[in-house]
Order: sequence, then structure tokens, then C-alpha cells
Amino acid sequence: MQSATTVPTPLPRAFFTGPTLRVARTLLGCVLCHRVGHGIRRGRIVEVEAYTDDPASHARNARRTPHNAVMFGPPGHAYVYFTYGMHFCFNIVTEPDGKPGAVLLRGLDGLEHANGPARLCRAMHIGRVHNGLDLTTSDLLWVEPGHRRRGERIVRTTRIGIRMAQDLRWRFYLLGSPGVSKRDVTAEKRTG
DNA sequence: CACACGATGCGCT
DNA sequence: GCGCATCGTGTGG
Repeated sequence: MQSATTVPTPLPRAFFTGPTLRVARTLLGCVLCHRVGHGIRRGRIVEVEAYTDDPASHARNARRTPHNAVMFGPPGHAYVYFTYGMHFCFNIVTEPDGKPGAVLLRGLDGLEHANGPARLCRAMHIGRVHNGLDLTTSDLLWVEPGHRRRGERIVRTTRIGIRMAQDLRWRFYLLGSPGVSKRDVTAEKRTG
């Protein structure tokens, strides 16, 4: 049990510098933290997707634009974008500086209505102002180490809501977690 | 400058 | 399963 006055212990930059797929898997079980008002809002990460310079990514063709520039920057920063005229999505930048990569957070446990990337942002009060924020040095928004429970399995399946590269199984979630936005029963059987 | 459309979610059929 | 809200961005004329 942690006291309310505990100083943040954010995951260090080295955690996010690795290959996007590995960082994505490793983020499962970690805890996203945001100071909101007088308290800290926390959610356990239970569903993620990896994006690099693949055809479904905002950094497709490794093409850098003002909009996706954060994805090319140093790891451990927040990449927040606005979509469908009303929703925000929250990513964490991966890979060494100069190489594009990010992990989209799609589901949290421990909060109501934090399943799905847009609802996650609403539940965590994350928005446009957080784009580019360094999560490894900020005392406002950060990620803390977590753990997977004994026997807790990772399901590996395809990403959601994209048209390109639908064959890639770059979505990962924790089996049985209520914060998962969309289950894949077939993939769960493969998991065992 | 016009326009198509999206890493979504909600309500209705 | 389908339509739609609502707007920033990329692309093409």
C-alpha cells in the first residue's frame, strides 16, 4: 500500500527506448498516473497497440509532418492526437530519438469507463495540452512500474479501427481484464 | 482552396 | 450492423 504523499517513481527513459512491440507488451500491468485536482488518478494498463512506421501508423512511410513529429522524437514522451472531431487518443513514444514509434493505450483497469482509447483519455483527463509532455520527468503525468499477477496471460491479436496492415497482430491485452475494449476469443484460445 | 476521412463511441435498427 | 457527430490534417486541383 502506498501513502498519498509518495513521490512519483516514473518509469525511466530506458524503459521506452526499446523496440515498440516489446515496450507495448511490457507496459501491460504498469500504472498510468495523472495529478488531477488534489489527488492522483491512476489506472492499470491492460490493453495496448504498437505503431511504428507501418502502413496504419501516423508515421507511415517514415514521413514526418508537424502533426506526427512527436512520434519521431525522444522516447517517453506523450503523443496525444485529436480525431473524429471529438476524441483524444493517448500514446507513449518509443524507439530511439529519430526513429518513429508509439504505443497506443486502449484500456485501463481501476477506473470507470476507461475501456477504449477515447474513453481512456476522458477518464484520465488527458487532452491536447499533454501532447509532447515528457512522462519520465513530469510530476503531472507519468507511468509507474507494475506487475502481472501470477498466471495472468497476455493475449496477442490484431489492431482495431484501422484499414491498412490488418494482418499484423500488434495489439496486446491482459486476459480477463474488465478494461479491455474488445476481446478476441479466437486469440484467447491460442493463448491457452 | 476544396474535400475526403480518420488508431472512436453512441444510439438506433 | 449501420449512420453519424465534428474538426484537424493531408492531399490534390
